[in-house]
Amino acid sequence: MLDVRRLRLLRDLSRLGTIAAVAQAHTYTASAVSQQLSALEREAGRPLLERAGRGVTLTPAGRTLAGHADNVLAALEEATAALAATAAGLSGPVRIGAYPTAVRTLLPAALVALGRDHPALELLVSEMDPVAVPAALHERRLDVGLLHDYDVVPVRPDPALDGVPLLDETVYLAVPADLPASGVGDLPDVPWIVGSPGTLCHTVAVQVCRTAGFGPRVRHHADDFATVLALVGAGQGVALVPELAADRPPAGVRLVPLPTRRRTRIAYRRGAAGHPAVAAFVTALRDAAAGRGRPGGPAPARGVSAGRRRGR
Amino acid sequence: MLDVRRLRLLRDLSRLGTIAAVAQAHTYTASAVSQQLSALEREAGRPLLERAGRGVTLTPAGRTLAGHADNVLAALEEATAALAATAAGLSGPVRIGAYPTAVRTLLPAALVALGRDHPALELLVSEMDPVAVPAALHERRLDVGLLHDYDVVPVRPDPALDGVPLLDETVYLAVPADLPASGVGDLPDVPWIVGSPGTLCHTVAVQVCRTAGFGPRVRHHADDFATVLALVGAGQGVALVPELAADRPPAGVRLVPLPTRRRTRIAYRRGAAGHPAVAAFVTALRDAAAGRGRPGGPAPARGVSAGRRRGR
DNA sequence: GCATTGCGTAAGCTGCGCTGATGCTCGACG
DNA sequence: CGTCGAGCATCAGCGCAGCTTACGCAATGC
Repeated sequence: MLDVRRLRLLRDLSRLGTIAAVAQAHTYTASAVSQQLSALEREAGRPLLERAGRGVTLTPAGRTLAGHADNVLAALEEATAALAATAAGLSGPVRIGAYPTAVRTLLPAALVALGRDHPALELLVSEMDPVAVPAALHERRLDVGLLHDYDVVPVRPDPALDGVPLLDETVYLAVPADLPASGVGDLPDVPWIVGSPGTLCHTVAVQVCRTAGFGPRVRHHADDFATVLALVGAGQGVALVPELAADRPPAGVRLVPLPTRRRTRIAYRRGAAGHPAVAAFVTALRDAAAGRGRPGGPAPARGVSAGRRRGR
Repeated sequence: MLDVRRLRLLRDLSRLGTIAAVAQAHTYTASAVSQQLSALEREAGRPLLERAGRGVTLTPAGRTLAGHADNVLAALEEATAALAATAAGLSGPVRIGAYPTAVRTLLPAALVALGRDHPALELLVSEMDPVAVPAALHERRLDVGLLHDYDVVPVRPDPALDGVPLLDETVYLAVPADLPASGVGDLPDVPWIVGSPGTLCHTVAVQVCRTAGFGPRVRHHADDFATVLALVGAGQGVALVPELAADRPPAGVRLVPLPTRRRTRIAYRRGAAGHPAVAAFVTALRDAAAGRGRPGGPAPARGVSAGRRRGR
């Protein structure tokens, strides 16, 4: 019988690409990971990875097995969810990762409602950029997290994660009120205020400008949208601001709706949809988001719409 | 993350009932199993079993977890099946468990066909009573096996096993030619020839007589149907004989068809339907059985009709 | 050219998980 | 009612799986 811990390493290798990265994610040494993967190859009876330059690549058999490892881990996740569902009430820690704007706007109401209905729940919120959420979910530092899905930045869905839509927002171009502009293309030489390099906001801003035919002239880096809007109001440049953060723009800022949309999803490890605490959080947050933006879709029956996907 | 080896122990405990039996099935000591199950309880964070008299019983949480353990193990089985499917041709051992009559009648043709089409396959047949097949599949001493499903002997389906129908046979009452009888009820005081105690044949014969209103007067025990028919021909008594074994009854034997039917299934561990060697065996055996008895049902697309069942 | 990154192997150590021994409780049986 | 055996839990002890550290090698970047 294949060892599940080793399958998990293989799965993470297929996600992260290098043995060193897998080792870091598991707080192991690279040597340990290498040894365990060798042992997995012995169990499998055929090579699963091969050296490619400095690193390694998965063989077709390795990719197949990594895909099925997701199914096994999802089944394990379902088992723990079912186990938690046998408890009398909801209790224990729920680690939540969300981007700052959501923490400010959506989460408070949801946390209040959850704390009222399930006082034994221990709700732990971590502000973090959406790009960091998948890794944190994989490494079990989070139980649920908020992800963004911009149509301008294609993300291939992670087969180990699952989720439900939360928001579908308009993205605005925030410009100083005296600046005439009806779209991104009108402002090829204007200074931009974008997120810190590496954040999703940064990537999106650059990508939106690229598709408009220019690279943005970046003047300021700021991740908090209140700050961003203040800078725009001060005539320091233009910026992209999602609907959720553009609630009450300061004086001197004009918001131009763009065709680009920002979709937010609540994500969790595949198989965790049936976990009562996760399900409770999902409904609470969707309730809190009702009315804000467009609802992202119908509320799913608990743990049903999130069916287990099959391996390749 | 729950330990899968421990989940397997829990699953086997729910199947076998006692820790001692689980230990025997795994060739462990009872002490080891007890310790591992305690560790699983620590992982689960709640009691999974409780002492009941001399033995133990699963708590509701334990039963839930045992049910999901089946899903996890099935996903693992699918992974190994997918891994085997990446190999170039079919090879390796296939351990087959079948009842004697099938070994004599159905298997030879299937083995010849498989050996011809896949010479690298190592086909290992073990004659065994159907009642022993589920345990042998669980303990990985077999890869596929033949099961019986008499309508008079209810068997609850094993959630860890899967399978496809193979045969649907008439069961005959074999009587000496000079004995007038049109059914079991006509012969309350006649001596019977039945299988050895503990075999399914024995159970079925006793049960058929019970429903006819009497306990059979057992004179002989014989498991080979050729022997049984010879004894009947010698006027030693009557017996139940399935269609497959009643091909050419010896002189002096009359076969009275009964309403009872015997259904044969090809069984394997859940998740193994996609294993290429298992799938090849299934098709080969169904081909060999075509025409014999009634076909048990439509041939399923490989590994599809045998979908994964969900936990409770 | 050298430094860096990534992987594999060898050696050593630690703790998990097994066995064996012991004691307990419960049920069967005379 | 006392005895025996079955079944389970706990403890001590030990071996090995699996980790870390150290080292060597190949490929890449400057």
